[in-house]
Amino acid sequence: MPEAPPPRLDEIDALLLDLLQHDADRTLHDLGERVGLSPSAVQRRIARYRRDGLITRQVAVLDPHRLGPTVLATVLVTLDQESFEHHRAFAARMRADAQVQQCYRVAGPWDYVVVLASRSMRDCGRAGDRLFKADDNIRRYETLLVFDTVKTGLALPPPLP
Amino acid sequence: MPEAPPPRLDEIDALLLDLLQHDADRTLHDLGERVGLSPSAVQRRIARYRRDGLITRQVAVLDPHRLGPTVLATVLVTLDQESFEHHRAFAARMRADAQVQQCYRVAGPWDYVVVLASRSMRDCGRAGDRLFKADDNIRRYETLLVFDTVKTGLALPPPLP
DNA sequence: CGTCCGGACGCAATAATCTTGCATGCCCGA
DNA sequence: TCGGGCATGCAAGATTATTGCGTCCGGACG
Repeated sequence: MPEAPPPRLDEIDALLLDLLQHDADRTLHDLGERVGLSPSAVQRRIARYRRDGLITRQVAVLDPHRLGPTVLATVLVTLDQESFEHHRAFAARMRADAQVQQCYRVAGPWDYVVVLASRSMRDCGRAGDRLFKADDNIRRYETLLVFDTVKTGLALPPPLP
Repeated sequence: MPEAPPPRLDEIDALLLDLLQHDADRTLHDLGERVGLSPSAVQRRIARYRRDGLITRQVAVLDPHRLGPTVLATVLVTLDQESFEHHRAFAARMRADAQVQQCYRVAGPWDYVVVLASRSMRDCGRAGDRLFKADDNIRRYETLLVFDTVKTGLALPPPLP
């Protein structure tokens, strides 16, 4: 079991991680200046975050509407049969689909919240059909079309001290 | 008005952007090999994406549960007064709060979908109080606690050819 | 049909950044 | 008080990114 206890982080770690979560292509020199460390010390800390699996990857964030027409939607989904196997199959399908940006299994009357990214309204409808309508194990789903993205990102709040 | 028309992209651009969206710290050499270009050609394309605002930033993605105990939730929110000013104020508050990871304004009976990240269940409750309960312009909100993250990321599907 | 021009390319030199070996200093436990 | 482990800064050394230059298309125009 590779489930190591979360490594403990000092204040500099919190600072560094916060910086990296918002802008990961600063130089080690720049980062070092901001947190009061030398570039090599910063480099070693970051290497440790990677080893520990704390930083899983680094990604480029695109502006959806610069890429062309874009339609975002959040979809609330309730499965019919709740068996383990059905859940597994549903999750696998979400993971495999390029238009599914995020998918969370949630508590309450809805089973899943899905964030869908499409290139047109029509494309969005077809994604919904493909992902939810074609699946006869889905009891109900509701599509909430996104008018406006107020805030986006994957940043996590700093650990409680 | 800095709203230039979306620059047109060839197949190599689509490939590159897809690679960068999923793993942005490959070397130019590596990227070049995968798309069949020299490192410098890749570099110039990426520089152009940045200039055009297509790539807005590069971020490190953290594993929530490696950082310590983590509670995620999606919150559905309906405002009371729908005035422009009330919406602006709400949006500003979402953007300013570190525990709000994402916030979308949506169509339908709900006005907003909010993704909340907290360090404990208690913390989550307090965030909900702070963000939604203390605001007397919120008619109703519903918190969907996240059991499991099936898929995460901010990747967009490739443009239609 | 020929020429010109803009844009993208590869290569190679240069510049910037990252990585690592080493010696030092600090904190903690014996 | 005396180690041992660990993080640090500094200074090479290695990798990677950037840029200047000459070339090669492909379209516009004479």
